[in-house]
Amino acid sequence: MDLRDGGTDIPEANLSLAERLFLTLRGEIVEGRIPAGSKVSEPELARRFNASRGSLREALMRLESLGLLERRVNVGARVVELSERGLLELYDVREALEGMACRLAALERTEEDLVALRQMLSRHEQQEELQAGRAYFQPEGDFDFHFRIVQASGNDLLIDTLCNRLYYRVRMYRYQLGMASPRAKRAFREHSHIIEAIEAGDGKLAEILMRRHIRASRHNIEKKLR
Amino acid sequence: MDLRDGGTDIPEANLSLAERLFLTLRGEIVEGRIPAGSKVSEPELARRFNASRGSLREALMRLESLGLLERRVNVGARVVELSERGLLELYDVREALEGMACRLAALERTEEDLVALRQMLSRHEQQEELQAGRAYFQPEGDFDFHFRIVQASGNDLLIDTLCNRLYYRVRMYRYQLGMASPRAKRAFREHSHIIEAIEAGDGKLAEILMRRHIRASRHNIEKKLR
DNA sequence: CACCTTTAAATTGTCGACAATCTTGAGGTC
DNA sequence: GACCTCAAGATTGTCGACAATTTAAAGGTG
Repeated sequence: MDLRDGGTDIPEANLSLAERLFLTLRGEIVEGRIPAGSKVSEPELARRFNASRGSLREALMRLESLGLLERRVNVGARVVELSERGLLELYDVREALEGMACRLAALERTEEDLVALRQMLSRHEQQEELQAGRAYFQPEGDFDFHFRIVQASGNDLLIDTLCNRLYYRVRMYRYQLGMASPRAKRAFREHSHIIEAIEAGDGKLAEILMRRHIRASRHNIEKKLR
Repeated sequence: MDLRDGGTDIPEANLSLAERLFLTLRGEIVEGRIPAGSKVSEPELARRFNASRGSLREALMRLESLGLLERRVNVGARVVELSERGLLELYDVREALEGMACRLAALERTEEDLVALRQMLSRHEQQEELQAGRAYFQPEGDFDFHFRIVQASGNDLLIDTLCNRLYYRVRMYRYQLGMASPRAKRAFREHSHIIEAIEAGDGKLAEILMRRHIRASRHNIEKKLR
């Protein structure tokens, strides 16, 4: 693969080479093609993508700031290790941040936000009825839901922290520990109630429901892990 | 100034040059010596520190990932702009995250954490009595308080997000908009109550008190700003 | 005078090479 | 056999130079 001439499919052109490398590598790490905990060699990747080490280093540094890589001076970079503890920590942080996002969304949401949320919900409903018990609407559907609510909060710092930082770690855990939860039907009802609270402009309730939603998901994982 | 041979006072040696540049520049941005909103030129800074552009670029990218710099492809980097909106957004995120940190600290704190918190509190009490109404214990004292509670939460992701990411922005606002609040005496009482809740292991109360504490500070700022 | 075009200067992006540091494995010592 | 020493190899850190792009100013046109 050669990313130098925008000849690849995933990352659009007009970005810098370093940025395309960053996007490509991020995908491979999230999906586990570059395994968690493995060492990342600069010369090796540079050869693989026909890029210079400089551009590659820039990509690696962005991955580090995403929390997907750990770099140590004069030693090199490793893909972050996945652990039960790390996953649970992620849930606590999400509970706090998405709870706040939900409260703000209930207060700040525009009419377009509401339209989009309702459309998304009915789309998920159809999808869920179709797939009956198989409950595989989660991977994208659940993501959609949380993503859109955060966007509706209108707080750019919150949006950046969740959508550009934490969610890639969330996706990494989902891909690699395969968290296709069997909570689909129940999760859908919870989503539905949360959106109702946002429509009603009830920030306190919206926050409580979102926090409960995330905590239920966390408990579900905890049960599975033992 | 020449950072190449560790000859400077602030950043210790045995770090890479890029990291020393990062630490130095971070300080200058936080304290406003490099003004908010100003353009940052790579060749200029490289000359100033007798470093290559490569090492400097690495420092700039870390600053970008801290949210202190904004970089645009083929255009360059600017120091982030300070705005009323940005400050209020910061308070909302802190309310969510530090509230959670406080809850977790109440549940997870070690005996050493409690000793350190009590010591800190009595130190602040003495300091405050000394300085009577002048109320300047804030800049370091308030920082100490929030910092230590976050540490006691035991959640590494939370600690990293707050202490290595958001707090530099907080300090930047404090330095440059001079937020030496006149809430000193009241803030001290609030700190005291929060630590009591943590000692008692009452997570819910600790979270409520911390969120109220931060929101009060936010309201205080809002009042000042108009 | 406003506006577009063009050209030169400066800045950013990318690269390959050299120096400093770490890792690995062989060999020796107790 | 366990442990230390010390080289060879590989990897990371740093640098200066060239190419691509943007910015600015100069000049022309309506």
